[in-house]
Formats: sequence, C-alpha cells, structure tokens
Amino acid sequence: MAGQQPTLRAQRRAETQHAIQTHAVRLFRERGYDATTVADVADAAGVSPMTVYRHFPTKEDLVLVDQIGALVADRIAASPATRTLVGRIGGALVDAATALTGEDPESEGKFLLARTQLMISTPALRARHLDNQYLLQRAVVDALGDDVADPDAVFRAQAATSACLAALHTALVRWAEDDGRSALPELIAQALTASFGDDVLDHRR
Amino acid sequence: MAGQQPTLRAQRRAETQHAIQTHAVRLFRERGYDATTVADVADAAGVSPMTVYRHFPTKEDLVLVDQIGALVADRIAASPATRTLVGRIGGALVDAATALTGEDPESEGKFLLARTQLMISTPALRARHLDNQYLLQRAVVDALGDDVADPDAVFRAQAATSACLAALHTALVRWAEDDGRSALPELIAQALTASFGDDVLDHRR
DNA sequence: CTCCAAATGTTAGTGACTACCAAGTTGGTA
DNA sequence: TACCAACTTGGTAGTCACTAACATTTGGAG
Repeated sequence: MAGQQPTLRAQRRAETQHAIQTHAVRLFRERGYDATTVADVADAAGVSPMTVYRHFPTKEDLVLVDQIGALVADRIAASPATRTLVGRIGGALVDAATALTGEDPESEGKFLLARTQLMISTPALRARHLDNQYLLQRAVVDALGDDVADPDAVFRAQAATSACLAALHTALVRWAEDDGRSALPELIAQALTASFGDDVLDHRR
Repeated sequence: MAGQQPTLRAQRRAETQHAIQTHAVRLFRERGYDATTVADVADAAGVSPMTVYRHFPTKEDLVLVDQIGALVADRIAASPATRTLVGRIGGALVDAATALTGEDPESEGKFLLARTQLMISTPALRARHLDNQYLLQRAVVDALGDDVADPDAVFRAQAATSACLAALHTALVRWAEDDGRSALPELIAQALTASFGDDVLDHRR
C-alpha cells in the first residue's frame, strides 16, 4: 500500500493536484478567500472547474488537504517503540517540520507558511484547523501495534495526540504571525517542552 | 434593553419568525434537512424566501437560533452571588429546562425535543451544537459584575460555563435518544452532579 | 495491438445566498 | 387628523458552490 511504484498516471494526477492547490493558495492570499471563485482557481491552474472538484471535494479542502499528515504518520510508525508516546509524536512533528522548511525557500516551506497564514486569517477555515487530526490519531493507534485491543492504550494514544496537536497549533500560529522568520521546528520543540518538560525530546538531542 | 413594551411591529415580527422556525423544524424532521429547501420552508410558512433570509441569515440558523440562551442568561444574572458559579449556571439550566418542558405538551417542550433530535442527527448541525455557547459565556461574565477586571475570575467563569455546557450536552443527547420520555431537568441535574458532586445544586433542594 | 479504466471536459441543473428596487404598514409627530 | 420616516415584505435577477450525466482522450495491462 505504501511502496507502490509511481506510475505515470499517478504522477500526472499528483502534478495536477499540486498545481491546483498551489494556485488556489496563491490566489486566496492575493485576493482573499471569499473573493476568489473555484472557477478562478481552475483557470489559473489550467484545468476545468470539474477537475478541481474531482481532486478537492469542497473549496475549503483546497486549503485544508495536506500531505503533511501522512508524512508525520510515517515517521511515527518508524520511531522506536521504546520512547514515550509524546516523544514519538513530538519527534515526528519536529522532524517533519525540519524536512519541510529546510528545503530551498521557494519550495514547500513557503507554501506551508502561506497555507497556515491563510487558515488562521480566514474564519471559515480557522474553525477546521484541526480537522486532519484523525490522520494522526490513526497513525498513532497503528503504531501501537497489537496494543489496540487494550482500550486504555487507545485512550492514552488519543490524549497524547491531542496534546501534541495543541502544541503544534501553538507553534504554527506563532510561526505564521512571525511571518516565518522563526524556525518552525524550534517553535514546535519549545511548545512541546513547555507542556511536557525539557526531556520530552531528549532521545534526539 | 430588556423591558421594552412589545410594540405591534415587534409582535408581528416575532410571530413570523416563530412560524418560520416551527415549520422549518417540522419539515426538516419530516423530509430531512438536506432534502428540504429554504423555498419549501418559505412556502409552508406562507412567506417569501427573502423573508426567511431576513429573519435567519443561513439555513442552519433555522435550527440553531434559539431563545433559550437568553432565558438561561436572565436566570443566571438573577441568581444570588453567594452560590458557586457552577451552582448558579447549573441551577439556571435546570430551571429553564423545567419552564420549557413543563408547559402543555404541544408547546415549547415538543419543539425543543424536535429541534434537539434534529441537531444531533444532522451532521452539518451537530458540529455547531455548542455555537450558542458565547451567549452563556457573556451572561456569566456579566453576572460576575465588577470582578471582570480580574482575569482569573473570567477564566474561572469560562471554565465553569464550558463544564456546565458539556453536562447540558450529555443530558440533551440522552433526552433526545430517549425520545423525550425522561424528564429533561432531572437529566441535567444528574449530569451536573455526576461531574461536580451531589451538592452542586443543594441550594435549590 | 486491443481493450479497459482512469482522467478530464462539457453541459445543464439545483439550491443557498445577495443586491437592488418597489410597495405596503406601522408608529410617532406636527 | 394628516404626514413622514422607519420597518417589513415581495419580486427580480444574479452569483457561486456543488452535482449528475454523457462524451472524449489517454495511460496501462493482457
């Protein structure tokens, strides 16, 4: 399910999807979310409005859908089970942020910043900022392996995920307000240590 | 602001508003929320679609807008400041529920039940079940009087309100699932005592 | 090469919601 | 009582998010 060879069709599909979302975020920031129609986005991306809807069920999803969830989920699954849950989740968040913001400035980092600022400044989107939470919830539960049978373990996983996401949210808001001048991974680490103590991420230092 | 004499104009306005909302909730329950158009509601209420939108900005508001918030707020403000915050809020909730469900069955109680069941069973509405929370938040802060200057007092008020609303939510869900057979005030009291101990509402017993 | 399925486009439509203008009512006031 | 201003409503036309149905092209597997 994860290591499928990238067929040409899937590649094209990913390209279209990426183009649509990039142009959407750009237009939303330039003209405002409400002042930009889905048709505008379609024109800018060089596709028909129908294609936009086939890739993103609603206009909100143009901003909300992300690949980061899967990125973080993979890192959680790959992290050693000997660490604490919060340590594994938090570490995955920091790692993912490092990977995303560390590349050349014109790349994913800038897009992530624009997307975050858009989500925070647009009322309709702000309310759904944590909607993708379920992706991480599932990843954490999956990472637990066979412990899923234990209800307590599942509850602990959900609690840990929620807490980590709250820290992530804090860091993202700060990062967006700072216009990306601070380093996102450090902000996340700060928020995590503020909540869980200095030694949460010790495994990585 | 509160004791205005009900002029004829305001009375008519309240009547149309009430008629629209009553027919809306009835139709939504009969045919489903999505399968009922605003035009259908307008027809049933004997007004034009424009009039519906003037009274209720969005279709969701046809279900969400209520007078209960104000009812509870008044009771909170009138309650003695010597009681605990949770006691005052909880007592107001129980009192309001008693007033609403105690009347003749064809009246407000039945409407409240239908409205609650609708909100719980409709995904688009369920997410906004606690949207009117701010009404109570304001009422509680107002009831605090001059303590508003104290940030701690405001935080305590918000925490107490949230906790009481969670209990109210639990009670409402149970009431709706029970199809109104249980007594709503008792369900609320149960949920409150489960969270805050047997003596929360003692002042009233 | 052939055939299937995925991806896109086109068209037509539904329905929530808004802007603008016209007409009738109400409530206070000269 | 007569009148004016504000309120309430209706109608028309339009925008825009979103859907359904059908036709067309193109990548992939046998």
